[in-house]
Amino acid sequence: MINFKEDKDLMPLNHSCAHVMAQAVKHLFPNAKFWVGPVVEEGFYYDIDLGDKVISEEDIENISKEMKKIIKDGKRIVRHEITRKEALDLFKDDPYKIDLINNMADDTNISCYTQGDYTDLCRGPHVESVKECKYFKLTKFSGAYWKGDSNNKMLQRIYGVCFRSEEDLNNHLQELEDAKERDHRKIGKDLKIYMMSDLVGRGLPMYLPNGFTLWNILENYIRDKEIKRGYVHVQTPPLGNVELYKTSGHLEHYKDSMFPIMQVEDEEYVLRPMNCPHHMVMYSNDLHSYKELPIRIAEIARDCRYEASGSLKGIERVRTFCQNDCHIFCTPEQIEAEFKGVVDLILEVYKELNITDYRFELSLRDKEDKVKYHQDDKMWDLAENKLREVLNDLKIDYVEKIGEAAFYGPKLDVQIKPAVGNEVTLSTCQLDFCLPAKFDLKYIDSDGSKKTPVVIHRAILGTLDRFIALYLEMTKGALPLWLSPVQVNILPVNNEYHDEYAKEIYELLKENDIRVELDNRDEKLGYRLRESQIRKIPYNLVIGDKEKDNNEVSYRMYSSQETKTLKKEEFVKLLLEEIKNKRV
RNA sequence: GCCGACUUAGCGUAACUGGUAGCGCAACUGACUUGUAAUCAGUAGGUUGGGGGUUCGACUCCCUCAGUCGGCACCA
Repeated sequence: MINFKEDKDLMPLNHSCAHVMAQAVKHLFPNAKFWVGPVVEEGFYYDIDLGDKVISEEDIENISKEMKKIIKDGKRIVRHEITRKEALDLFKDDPYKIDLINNMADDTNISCYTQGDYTDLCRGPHVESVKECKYFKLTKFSGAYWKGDSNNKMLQRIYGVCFRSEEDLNNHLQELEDAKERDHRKIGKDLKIYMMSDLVGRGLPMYLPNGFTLWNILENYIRDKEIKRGYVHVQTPPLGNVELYKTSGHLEHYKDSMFPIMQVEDEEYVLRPMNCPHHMVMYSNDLHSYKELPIRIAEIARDCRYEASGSLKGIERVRTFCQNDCHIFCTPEQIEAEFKGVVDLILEVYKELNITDYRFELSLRDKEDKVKYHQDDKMWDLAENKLREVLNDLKIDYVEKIGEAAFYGPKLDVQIKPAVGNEVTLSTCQLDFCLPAKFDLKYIDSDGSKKTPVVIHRAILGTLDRFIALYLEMTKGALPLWLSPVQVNILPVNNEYHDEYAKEIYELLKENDIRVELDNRDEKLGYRLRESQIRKIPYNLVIGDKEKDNNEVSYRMYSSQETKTLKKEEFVKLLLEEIKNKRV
């Protein structure tokens, strides 16, 4: 998928197209006031104040038509630099532009671009002429808060894309269509992975047999891996006394994201939005020596968060989910090794699952911000530097995000782009200097003194829910053999003659813990095979005379046209080998 | 939560400016007995998301609630 912002040619082209769109809007709605019209990854947009007017589908068509007129007219786009005073005068009727000008640094060269009867405050760059914007499409429109602040007025935002040729434009629009086919909400429905019900409640997914099979395999996979690395797994309740969250500070900080407090007899409970407090309490169940650290308390843990209704999305963003969570309690000296271990685990899992399209973000504090962040410069510097060092040692590409850290410490996130919509966090690893102190956690150091451990919060598969969503999209629902809910489908050619042998194969595979189905329905082979392909079952066995007589199976793999034949024992061996190797 | 669009059978969809719902797949029944992506015929399935209103008459217009989708905001 093209990144318009990064593309040297398409960036100015789309920027100019945004101006053409603004010009068209100005022609149709003379009272329109304009905020900003930048190029973003997915194309361009413009935020416009149309007073009480709300953009409709019909308006979009009319704006498109007007844009075509402007483009046909073919005016040149001319740059001129002006003084601040001239700028303020030129845009005196547009409070949004005045706001922009007033917020510019004193030494800014203020520039404008003019095309025919339209002039916009803009730093550029632009293409030579509006003629070049011929192949465009207005893709979507919606409300958008001024300056991205929900307390501000909602402006009208129109998105579009612009290309050099009709072919490029059509290809891009086709890609957007294809992405919808890959959307986990569609795949999840088609392959019967999960369901939602109004009666149960929004954002509360229910995993169907196929989905729960996948879920269980993933859960076992990651748990086994963690145990091998010295994690201990526990189970704690999905709710807790309100005092727990008062102690942790969550009730104060995150109340808006929590389901409301429940009164039970004379106590108050809340559904937990995260598991840290439970694990903190569990740590304090024992007195710990420095010799025991690090202690890695892990849990596939259910959480409930009151997510805003508008943010829910399939199983990617839900109101209850299971985190692949762990809290590592360690000494400050161990941060580096533990952090490295987590990154290493992330990379190992991604490699095995063939996850390739992701990026690392290292979120650091904004040193100027004395309010948001926990104040302990020494600790922050130590931690931030160590995280950086580890990433550099491992030769990992990452971007630093200043001011994006949690208030309690820096973090590393792995960001992934879903089929549709904004980038989301898959894995995360966060240092925490605050919570251990709030729970008064201690360990006895080598000199006999009591010290407070550091905590690392980390999640590799993030939440199982979101992971399944993203993984379905990456694989288009064609899961690797070891993760497929149904691994083998057996299709006897003729039920009367071949059913017995087919059942024999079925039992053989069952004995070897292969997830197998026998489709001996009274339907044509082609019909059953078609359905099997649509269900994306990895192996289809066709069992007829030839196979029966020779103790063989003929198989065809999903998305392959080729048929191969093997002795049945050989086939079992092949499957077990492929499952063991987690081959994708 | 905010702005907008949408909601017709299990799924996918049709019904011009209002004249009491069609189709395909799936399901069920029967026939066919099949060698690598759809055999044929028949049957059943709907208070058109819920509620209210306008009208002689509402899938269609209005109000309201719920949900879905596209953005915005949020995302420890």
